[in-house]
Amino acid sequence: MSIDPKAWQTLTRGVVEIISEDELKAKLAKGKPLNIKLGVDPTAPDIHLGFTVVMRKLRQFQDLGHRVILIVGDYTATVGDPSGRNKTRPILSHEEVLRNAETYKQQFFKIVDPARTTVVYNGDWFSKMTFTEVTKLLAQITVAQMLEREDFKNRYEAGQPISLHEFLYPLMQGYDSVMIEADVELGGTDQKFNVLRGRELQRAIGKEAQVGLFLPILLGTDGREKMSKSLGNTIGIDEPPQAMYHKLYSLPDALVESYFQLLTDIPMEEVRSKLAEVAAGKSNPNGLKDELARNIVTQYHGADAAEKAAEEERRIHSGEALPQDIPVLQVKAGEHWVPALLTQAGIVKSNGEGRRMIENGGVSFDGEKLADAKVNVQVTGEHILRAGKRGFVKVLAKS
RNA sequence: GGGUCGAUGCCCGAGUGGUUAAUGGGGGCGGACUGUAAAUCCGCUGGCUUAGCCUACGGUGGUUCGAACCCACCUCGGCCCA
Repeated sequence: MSIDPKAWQTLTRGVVEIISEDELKAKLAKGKPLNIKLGVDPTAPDIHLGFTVVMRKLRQFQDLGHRVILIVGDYTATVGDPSGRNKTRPILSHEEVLRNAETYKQQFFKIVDPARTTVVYNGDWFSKMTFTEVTKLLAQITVAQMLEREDFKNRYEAGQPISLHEFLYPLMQGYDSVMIEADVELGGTDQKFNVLRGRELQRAIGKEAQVGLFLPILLGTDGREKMSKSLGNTIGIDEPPQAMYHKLYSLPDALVESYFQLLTDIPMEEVRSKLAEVAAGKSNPNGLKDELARNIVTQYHGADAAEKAAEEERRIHSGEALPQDIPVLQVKAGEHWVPALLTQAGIVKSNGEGRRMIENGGVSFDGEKLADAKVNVQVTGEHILRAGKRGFVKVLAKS
């Protein structure tokens, strides 16, 4: 059986590396549903667009008739994946992991089809392993091989601690592949080392090795580092449409192409020709970013929400007009110290920060810029307090 | 177990008895500019209605008029030796 070229194009869209391509073709050519593996450690409950790159790929496999096996790493999460890390991850309790796993699944199935997915917990096998079996597993790899790994090497050379249990992680992930008989394992490029361990372990027991399919690491909104919660450069899939739209719309220019490629199904020829127009100075990148933002917001919130978010964005940036749905802060009529109002509204974390913001000229009350942090304002009816670009609050006098 | 070095604000990193809430960089935030951005420039970046007070330099005690800085013990980490 030959492989449909269109299907192949879909499956390889955005893919950085396949180990190996021939093996994948051979597996696909069997014409049988393949086991597509994704392992997750629900260390943080919120899924952001960075994770969706891989999830979208899973979905594409599903749409071609394959089945997804989601491994919830309830055991591995207690070890902590050292991939790309420069320090030891904090170890989570088992209960925390299970709790996170629930919210995780909920979000996961916004993209992946639950009907074609099997969810398993790797604690099912790891909790039953004997020490002898663990030792055997450890015998599969040498210290030198471990230290060859980029992130371990860096940490080791930088004099950063590496706990021994972190060496266990790649082997555990590989063992997962053995247990579920994975045909293909998906992951970011940072997963290469771990995925390759799966191939070795499968071969070691005489089974067909899984194929590793690697996707790029999505950069975060700062345009510099990978999207990650700890760097605060994420776009969460549960974020309100407005926030999502805004972040995508103000994306650094350099990221636009990769976001289209990894997060949408829009044909790349189309995207590239538009990018060429922008590069030639024939059009403004706003249009493209608007299209990107609408497309992605639509995926998670629907077309209406996307339309509204786009309008809202325009309203705010066109100048005078205010956004709809400004949070309301009710206070007693009379004199109020602005920094305290800002703190109460949750726009700033402390009165001191609010004071500074005023001194920096970032705060206005009813459209009038405040110059002095000491002066109070009179609240008589309804007022608009604005701090910074996006901090709006409607101050309402309590009657 | 022995030796040795180290732990400073969101991060990195200066400071080694007295205007030190603590140089500098990164990041973040605000302002100008702009295409929403980027780049650039300016300002801010512990808390408190602030000429002042409080909290802070791994922890606990101590020395001293006075400590991030000196001493003791403890905790954690790197390296070398076993």
